[in-house]
Formats: sequence, C-alpha cells, structure tokens
Amino acid sequence: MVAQNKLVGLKLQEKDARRKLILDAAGQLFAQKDFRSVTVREIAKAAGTSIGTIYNYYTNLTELFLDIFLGHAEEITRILDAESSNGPPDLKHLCSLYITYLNDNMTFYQMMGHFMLGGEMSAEATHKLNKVMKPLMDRIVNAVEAVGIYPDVRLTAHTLFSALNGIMISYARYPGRSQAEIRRHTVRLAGLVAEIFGKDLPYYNQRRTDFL
Amino acid sequence: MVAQNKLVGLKLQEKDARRKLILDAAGQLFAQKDFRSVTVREIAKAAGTSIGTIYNYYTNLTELFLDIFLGHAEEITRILDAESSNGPPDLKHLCSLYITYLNDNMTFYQMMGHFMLGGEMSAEATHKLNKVMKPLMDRIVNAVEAVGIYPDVRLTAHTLFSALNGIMISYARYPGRSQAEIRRHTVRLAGLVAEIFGKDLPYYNQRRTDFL
Amino acid sequence: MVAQNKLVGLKLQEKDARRKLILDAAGQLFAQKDFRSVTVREIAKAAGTSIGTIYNYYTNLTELFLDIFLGHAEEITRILDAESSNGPPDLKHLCSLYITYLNDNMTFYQMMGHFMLGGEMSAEATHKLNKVMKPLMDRIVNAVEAVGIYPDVRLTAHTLFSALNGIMISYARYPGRSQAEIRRHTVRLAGLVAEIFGKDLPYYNQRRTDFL
Amino acid sequence: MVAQNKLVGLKLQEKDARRKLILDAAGQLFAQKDFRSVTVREIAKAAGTSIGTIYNYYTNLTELFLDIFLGHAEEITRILDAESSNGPPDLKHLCSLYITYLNDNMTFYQMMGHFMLGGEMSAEATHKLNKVMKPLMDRIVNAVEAVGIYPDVRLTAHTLFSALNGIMISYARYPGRSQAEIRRHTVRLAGLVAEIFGKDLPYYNQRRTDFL
DNA sequence: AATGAATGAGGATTCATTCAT
DNA sequence: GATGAATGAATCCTCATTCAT
Repeated sequence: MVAQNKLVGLKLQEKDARRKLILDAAGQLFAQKDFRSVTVREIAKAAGTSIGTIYNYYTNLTELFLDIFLGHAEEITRILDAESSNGPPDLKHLCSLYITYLNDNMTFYQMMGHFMLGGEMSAEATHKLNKVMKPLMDRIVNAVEAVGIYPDVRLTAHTLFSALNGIMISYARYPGRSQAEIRRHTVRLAGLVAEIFGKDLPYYNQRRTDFL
Repeated sequence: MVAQNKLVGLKLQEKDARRKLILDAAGQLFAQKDFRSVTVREIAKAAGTSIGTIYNYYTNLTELFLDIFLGHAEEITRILDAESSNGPPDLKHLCSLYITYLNDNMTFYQMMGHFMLGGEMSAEATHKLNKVMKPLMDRIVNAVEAVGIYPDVRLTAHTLFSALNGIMISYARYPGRSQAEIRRHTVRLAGLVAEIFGKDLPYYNQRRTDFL
Repeated sequence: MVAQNKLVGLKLQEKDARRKLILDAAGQLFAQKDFRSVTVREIAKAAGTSIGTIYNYYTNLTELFLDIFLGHAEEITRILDAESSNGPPDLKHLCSLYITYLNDNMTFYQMMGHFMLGGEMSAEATHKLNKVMKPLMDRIVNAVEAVGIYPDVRLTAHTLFSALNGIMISYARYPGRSQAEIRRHTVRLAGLVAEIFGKDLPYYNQRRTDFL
Repeated sequence: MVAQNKLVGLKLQEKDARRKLILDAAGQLFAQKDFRSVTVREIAKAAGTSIGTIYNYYTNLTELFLDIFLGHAEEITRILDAESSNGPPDLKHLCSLYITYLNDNMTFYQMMGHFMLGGEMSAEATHKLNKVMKPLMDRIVNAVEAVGIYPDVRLTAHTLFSALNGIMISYARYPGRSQAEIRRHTVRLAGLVAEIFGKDLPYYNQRRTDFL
C-alpha cells in the first residue's frame, strides 16, 4: 500500500514534471510571438513531446493558455508579496512592480486582453481565473487602503487595476517606438497613476516627456 | 463638362453609398458577435453584395475593420464635442460619455484591444489610426487642462485615457454578470476615475457596490 | 460616301492604334514577368485604358495572348528574311538568329510552350496560328533544302525546329545560371545543332564548355 | 528492440504505402487532364484520403507534382537501362524508347515544360530534380559517346536531349491530329533525329509524310 | 466606343482535435 | 501513458468576364 502510494506519488511527480515541461515550452513560445498564432504542433515540438500527450494534460488549447495565465498571475502576486514583506504596502512601488512585470511578460496582458475581449470560457475556467485574480486584487486593495482616503477601497482598487492594465493595452504596441521606449513611457504613466491615486500630487513636477 | 462632373459626382455618391452599406452591415455583424469570427461571406450576405465587391472597396478584411474603427473614433469625438459645446469641458461628463459609448459599442473597444494587442498593421493603417485618435485625445487633454493641477497635461490625459480603456477591458466581459450590471459597474468606475483625476474626492461618498 | 469611307478609315486607324497600344503594353508586361501571371487589370493600367476596352478588342485573354504570339512569329520571320536577302539561306545563321530571338523574347517561347502544353484553343485561333507558323517554317525548309542531303526536307525542317525550341525549353531557366550564361550556352547548342544538321561536323572542334 | 524496429519498419511501410496511394491517384488524374488544373480536392477524393492527409505527406502541391515528375524520370531511366543491358547503347533505340515514353506519359513532358517555363522552385526542389536528371542524361551521353564522332560528347548529348523534348513540345498537341497520328509523327521525327545525330544518314530514304 | 464596378465560383492551405496503436 | 497520422470544415482572397451606363 505504501509502495503503491509512493509509486503513485512518483508518477504524479513525473506527470507534474511533464506538465511543467509543456507549460514552460509554451510559455517561451508565447514570449517570442503572439500567443494566438502558436500552434499545438509548435508547442509539442518545443516541449519534446507529441501532440497527443499535450491533450492528455489539457483538454484543449484554451486550458493550456489559461494555465499559463494562472502561472503569471501567481507569479506577480508572489513578487508583490516579496517586495512588501517588511513594511506597509506602497502604492508607488506596487504600480512600478506591476507595470514592469507586464513589460517583461507580454503574454500575461495579451492573454488578459484576449480572455476579456471575447474568449469564451467554461464555468470551470472562470472559477479558476477568479481564484487566482482575487489574491492579486487583494494586494492592490491593501495598498489602496493604506492611502487612507478612499471610502470604497475595493472599488478604488478595481479602478487602479484597470488604469494599470489600460496603460499597457494602450501603449504596449505604440507604433514606431522601441520596446525600451515603451517601457520607459509606461513606467512613467504608472508612476503618474500612483501619484494621482495617492495623495502626493503636489510634489509631482517631472519634466514633460516627448513620447507623445 | 458640368454634366460630366455631375455624373462623376453621382457615381462617387453611389460608390460611397455602397461602401456605407458594407460598413453598416459589417458593423452590425460585429455588434452581434466577436468581430474576429465574422467572415467575409457573412459580411457580403448581410450587405447584400458579393464577396468580390467587398474586395473592390477594401483590399483586405483588416482595412474594413480599420474603417469601422475609425468611424467609431470619429463618432465618439463628435459626441464629446456636441456635449461640451456651451461651456468648459467637464471631466466627469467626459468620462461618463466615453464609458457609455464603449458600453454601447463593444466593437470599438474590442478592436482597440485587438489592434493594440497584436494585430499587425500597415504603415498606412497606423497613419490613419493616429489621425483619428489625435482629435479624440485632444478632447481629453482639454478636459484635463481644465482641472488645472497637472504639470504635464498631455501625459495625464494619456493616463486618464488608459484608465478608462482599462475599465472596459477589465470588466466588459466580467463572467457571470449581465450587460446591465456591467454597464452600471463600469460607469461607476469611470465616475471614480473622474473624481480621482479631478481631485474632488471629498465629495465622494457613494455606497460600496457588491460587484466584486 | 467617300467622306464616310474616310471616316471609317480614320476610325479604323484609331482603332488599330489603340489595339497596338494594348498589345505593346501587354507585351512589355510579359517581358517583365511570367505572362501567365499577368492580369487584365495590369494590362489595362499599363495600356492606359479600361478593362472593358480590352474586351472590346479581344473576346478573351487567350486571344490577346495569341495576338502577341503572332506578332512575335511575324517578327522573327521578318528578321530571317532581312538577314538572308542577299544570298542563299544559311543554316548556321538561321539557327543563331532564331535562338537569339528566343533569348531576347522569352514571352515567345513561353507562349509556344503554353499553347502546346495544354492551352485549349478555338478552331479560329488554331487557324491563325497555323497561318503565321507556316511562313516561319518555310524559311527553315529553305535552309534545310540548301543543305542538299535530306530526302524529306519538310520533315527534317520540323526536326530542326523542334531541336531549336527544345534547347530553349530545356535550358532557358537552367537553375543557378545567369541570363548571360544561358544565352551563351543556348547559342552554342544551337551552333552544334546547325553543324549536326549541316553535317559539317569535321570542322567542329571547339573547346568543351563547363556549363554542364 | 527488434520488435520495436519491426514496428517502426511496418509503420514506415504503411506510410510509404499511403504515400504511393496518393502518388498513384494523382498520377492517374494528371494523365486524364492538364495537371495544372487538378485540385487538391480531386486528388484527395481519388486517393480515398482527406485533404489534410495529403498535406501530411507533401508540404504543398508543387512538392507532389515534383515527386511525380521524379518518379517518371527514374522510370524512363530504368527502361533505358533494361533495354540496353546486353549490348552497346544504340542511339536509335534510345530515341525511340524516350519518345515513346513521352507519348505514353504526357504528364512527364507537361511537367518538364511547366517547371522549365516558369514554375518557381525551391532550392531543395531544384536539387532533387538535378539528382534524377543526371542519371537520365548519363544514358544519353553513353549513347552519344558510342557514335564516336563527337568531340564534346556531353554538349552533344544535351543537344540531342533538347531535340527530343522539342519534338514533343512542338507536336504533342498538334491541333486537329489524333493521339495515334501524333505518336506516329513524333516517333518518325525522333528516328530522324537519331539518324542525323548518328552517321547513317545515307540510308535514310523513307517517303515523305503528309503530316505537315 | 469606353468604362469599371459587380460578380462568385473556385483555389490552396491551416490546424485543433481525435483515436487506434 | 504516449504517440502522431488522419481528419475536413473553414479561411481569405483572386480574377476573367459581364453589362448597365
């Protein structure tokens, strides 16, 4: 029985390992090109498995996409936690970390946009998605709460979250700009968001950028 | 000569009329389902023309998509102008009008998201897009300027624009909510954005929503 | 009546002028790219007329192709005549002139190949084609006759004609060779054909080429 | 291990079998009508497979065309070898066999013409083509060599090859003639080519044909 | 005679998913 | 569990030709 369990454990471990292999391969592929144009064949090849195997782990491609998205959501949540462990949450810092993460992980906001713009999702998928988005939103709520001036903290957190996503959506592919320029600009906008949602606007006096 | 010109004029008018026919048919189709899943055949049928005719007016589907998008951008700009003709631009009003327009015209933000998330665009298309986005952005700039507290007005306007778009992107398809609920929620968020950017927060005292 | 005839004459002249305009435009287009990929629209544009006008002069594209082909056949016939006016027809010269013409007018042998490999032709088209091919073949017959050793001159002329066409078909697009190299090689092969058919082989002692 | 290999072997065999199925189906279709007008759908139907399957074996139609062409080139080479196994290669025999093969396999020369007249080919395709054409050319070289009068054997072989192809190109679809008549005429021309390239012209004394 | 917008059948190719081995 | 060949519906787009003006 024990041996059996061990075996099962091992097998599960193996299975997880292979799942991770697929996940990572797909993740890297998505980082290289628009995830909507990545095919199962490409993923299989990159993961060193067969097409069929991928379907043993995911019922369809959307599930795989979702899994990658969840991984990203968890990761940014972990990052926010790590940076705010020894002290009160800082709005400015949070905005900076989040926008930087989006810049570094195009796939994340691409998928966010995709799912939100039209991708039909199963009830289960929706459930999973809500489950990982809540912790992320909680971090934002905490930071907003710390500002101490908003009557409806959760609503304001949603607004802040929207604003940050909107920055990336609006400028991530600003035509004619290099990735470095876009990063700089979006980080600046995020900083401005932090200041506006915070209360230190008077101190804002940076030079105007020529981005736009 | 005059007759000739008249004839040419009539022909141009006819041509424009048919173009509008196609545009409207496509627009209505897009309003019913995710525009990315609309096919040429469907558009042709809805417009009462042949497939080939559509390609007489647009070199490819992307051009048609773009034309619809441009139409929307012009329309919302006109709406903003009409409402702010007799008085100074009002941030609150602007946010409300814009978010309402997005709610009423899903296609507009769907396309905005699509183009911005990855749709490759020709240089010419980019040019056209910039040309209609500028007037829209100018209205936002005016409203931000009227607030009178921002050192970099244009940058702030961009942030505001991003925030409003972000609201729709983030909640327009919030799973499990009716369209009416989404409209109410996004309008509230937009109102909050207006207050935060307008810095008249003290007056803010609405009850917390249970949306999230 | 006379005036009428003059008018008709003028009109005919005009008509012919326009036909020539179309013909030349198409001919130049064909010289630039594989004639099978040239569209009516392109021809119309190049000729400065409308699509409809082209169909006023030719019932379909095949007729236009044919007309161009006929023009070429007549031209090479004229060239052969011009060069052999003051003396007996010379096999070597004929072969050289013909292969040079093919090199200079890719369209000609491309069309020859096209029609012969599968292009369905109307009875009338066939008739026209035969009508211009006969004079060309007659020149070859004369040259073969002058050799004085062939019992069936016409049959031999056909064989010679085939051999020359075959050279171009076989090597006109020899992969990896420049147009200049191809010209040199095909001219050499044509020279060899002339010698073999002329049976003055003993004099043949050129250095071996490294073409193949 | 052995079992494994056997299995792999079987699978490969199966795969080859299906590939041959597709090849044969396409080949028969091409024999019935101009190969350029054969569609993937038709081939799939004839082969009893799906469209998709065809693309599992060939990346595009051109590859399939090429494969059929290669098969023909190998076949005619084999035929030439079989007939000349016990004795010196005979120019007359070679010409007869080759022209007969072309008559029996229209697809072969149709494709030869197509590829040579303009079909763009990948580098790899060109390589494959050269690889099968060389052995065929070698047989012709041998036959020319046996004649013993040509200083540049390879060049002469090329000329002979061109002449034979030219015969088919020029007369395979001679308008108004039955296939039987065309066969008779082309065989005669090929015989004449053999005689001219050989050295037994004096014995040539056949009656003139009324073919042309 | 000239025009050029309208037509629509028809083309090659893709790709997520299945399922027998 | 792993495999990968088979599937075929569905896609966008082309282009010779027509015909009302």
